[in-house]
Amino acid sequence: MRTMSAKRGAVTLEDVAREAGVSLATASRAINGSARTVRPEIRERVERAARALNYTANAQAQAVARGRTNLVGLVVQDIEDPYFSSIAAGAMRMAEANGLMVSIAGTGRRPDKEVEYAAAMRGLRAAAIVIAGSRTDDRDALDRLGAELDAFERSGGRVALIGQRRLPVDTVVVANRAGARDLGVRLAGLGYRSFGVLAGPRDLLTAADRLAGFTEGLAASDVVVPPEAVVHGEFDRDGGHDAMLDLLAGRGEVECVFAVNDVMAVGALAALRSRGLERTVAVAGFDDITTLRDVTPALTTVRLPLVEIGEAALEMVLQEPADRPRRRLVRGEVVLRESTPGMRHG
Amino acid sequence: MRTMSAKRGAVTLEDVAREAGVSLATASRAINGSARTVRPEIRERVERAARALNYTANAQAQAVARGRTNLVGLVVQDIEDPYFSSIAAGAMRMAEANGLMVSIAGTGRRPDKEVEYAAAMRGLRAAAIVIAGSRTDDRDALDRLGAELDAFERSGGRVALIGQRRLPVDTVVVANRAGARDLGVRLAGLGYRSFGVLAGPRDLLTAADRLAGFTEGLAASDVVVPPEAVVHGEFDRDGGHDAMLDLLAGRGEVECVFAVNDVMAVGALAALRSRGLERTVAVAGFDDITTLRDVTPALTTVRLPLVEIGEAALEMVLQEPADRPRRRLVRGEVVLRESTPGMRHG
DNA sequence: CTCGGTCTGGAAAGCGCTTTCCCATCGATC
DNA sequence: GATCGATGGGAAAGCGCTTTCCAGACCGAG
Repeated sequence: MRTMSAKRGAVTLEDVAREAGVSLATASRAINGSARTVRPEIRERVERAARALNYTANAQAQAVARGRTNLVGLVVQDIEDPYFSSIAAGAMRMAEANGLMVSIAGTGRRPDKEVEYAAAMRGLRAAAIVIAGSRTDDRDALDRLGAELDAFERSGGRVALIGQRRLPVDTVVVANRAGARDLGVRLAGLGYRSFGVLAGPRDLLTAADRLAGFTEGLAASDVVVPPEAVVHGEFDRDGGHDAMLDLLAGRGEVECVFAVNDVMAVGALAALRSRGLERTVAVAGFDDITTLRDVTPALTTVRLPLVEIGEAALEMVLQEPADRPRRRLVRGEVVLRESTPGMRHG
Repeated sequence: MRTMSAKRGAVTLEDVAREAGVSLATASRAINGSARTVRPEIRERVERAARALNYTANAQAQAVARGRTNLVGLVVQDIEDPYFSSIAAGAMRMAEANGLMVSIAGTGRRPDKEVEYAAAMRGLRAAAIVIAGSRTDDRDALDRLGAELDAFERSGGRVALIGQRRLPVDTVVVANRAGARDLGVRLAGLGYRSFGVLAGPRDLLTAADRLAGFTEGLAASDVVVPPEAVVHGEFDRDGGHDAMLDLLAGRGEVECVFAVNDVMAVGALAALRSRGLERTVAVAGFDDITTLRDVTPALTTVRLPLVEIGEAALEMVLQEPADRPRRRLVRGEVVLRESTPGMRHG
């Protein structure tokens, strides 16, 4: 015979209090925790009533009464992209371990969406917001995002970015440039001298950093990538595929191709395969996406600890804000595999 | 000179009302929508004030006042698994198109977590909850989930499941069995007669259905899979890899192996490659994971429209509840590729 | 003019909680 | 035996909104 406050259809704390024969205040203290203690016998009575009525506290009401929530917003570009889903997995794991809920939004690479979603999170009074996404060099969009994040922090929320250090907030900085530089050094060390780069979108900072780092790494061995061997395109599989074909059409004779991420590298491999060149032209990627570790030939790449990056970002927002934005640097590690067997010197 | 209700640090509707020189009620009607109209001139004044103060409505407070939220909970097993991240992408897209926020949780295949999260969603008074995850045959866990979902629906929320029709709620039913049956028929048609199956975990319904369907399909051509050629293991890449090695150790002579999902199939391919058998033993998977479309040899599989499945589930919860649970059947389509070139009859 | 009706703004009553007061009780203290 | 400090229960005041309900203004009809 469960008495429900028929109006809304959900069991409220008042129902529980009535059932247990105590006041609202006592019920609240017994069930949802408080500094104040409650006599064990009464606590037990309340808990039993709650169980009998299958009560669950209205988190919204708690949030509005307490002035804070246990929600953290995570913004990624595309959850289908394994790069982001790994980061999300790390963030979610860390969130769960700390009793937080994660709300995820995908921006589909539209910077405005980031701002929009950050505003929504401010509306939800989220405890924190984590934004994983390559910044573009669109100064306007960046300013708007900065303003919104500022408002978010002023209203008591915590913010962390994943990617590059572009705004004065806590950031997990991914050493794209250094990783790509290392890769360039190693590939030059394998004897390659003629390179192409599938460089991704021009305005994507991550892509630009990787390109820059790579050419630096090669420069250490006096290898230069001629401008016409740098092909821009989309940041995804098809972008890699098409850019590879473009490159082949332009200058057929490169020994090694660097795609600025693994997904593009796989597209490039497919393109090479369609031309029968998969064992002729070496290919390297970036990220070391788990799902792609079994492609053939196994992909040389720069391993990024994506799950840890997600965890690290969440750790940052769990900490009290520092007076100055924190930076946490994450480096990648070059992994040489079959896709770059090295030049037999001739 | 922005006056803020200093206490909480966030701009409230009251601040806006004061700034605009109107009542709280009017401000609410002007900004956050209402059946009632507001004189355009006043509305404009309120909107300007809101903009000046950079006001964002407290969604929690709105939720508690209105008695509903625009939050939908999505439960997946592992967001890193491309199967689930594609479903999530579809669900998120559809949610965004309808002004809903998505909160995602990963269960890591622990059925209890599903219940726990559903309860949390009830606490958040989420508008809906979508659960994507292979049910296990654990009757107890299923009952608990059923009870919780029931409570959730009674409190006014909507529920949809993705997978198999196991509970009396709206469900996007994935035709695992039929898809696997079709695959069996086609593979038998290619001339294979001796099969192995990498069958995944024993208690996972999805895996069991696919196994059952596959053997049915083969049976149509009077091919039987001997029990010792069915190897159980984990549902992931390593599970496929290890199961393949086990199978090879047990009975080396199978012509074709069916792994109950693509990720396992890739693991199996890796295992075969390590034995130099990648062109000797045919391999088929299930799902047609996007990221895996470029593995070599290209994988024969059953294509599942994962993104659409996610969208469909969200569509279901957007509709008014029907008197009887809805079912929406999604079939897979066999895609034959190089990994099953067919037997040259000898 | 007066009367019902339509607009539109404001006061106030919620929504379901938490938390501050207030007060009764009780054992310990002098 | 009066006093004091804990202890723990309840009433009520919020939290930031939405949504009644009420009242004044304005309109055309009679």
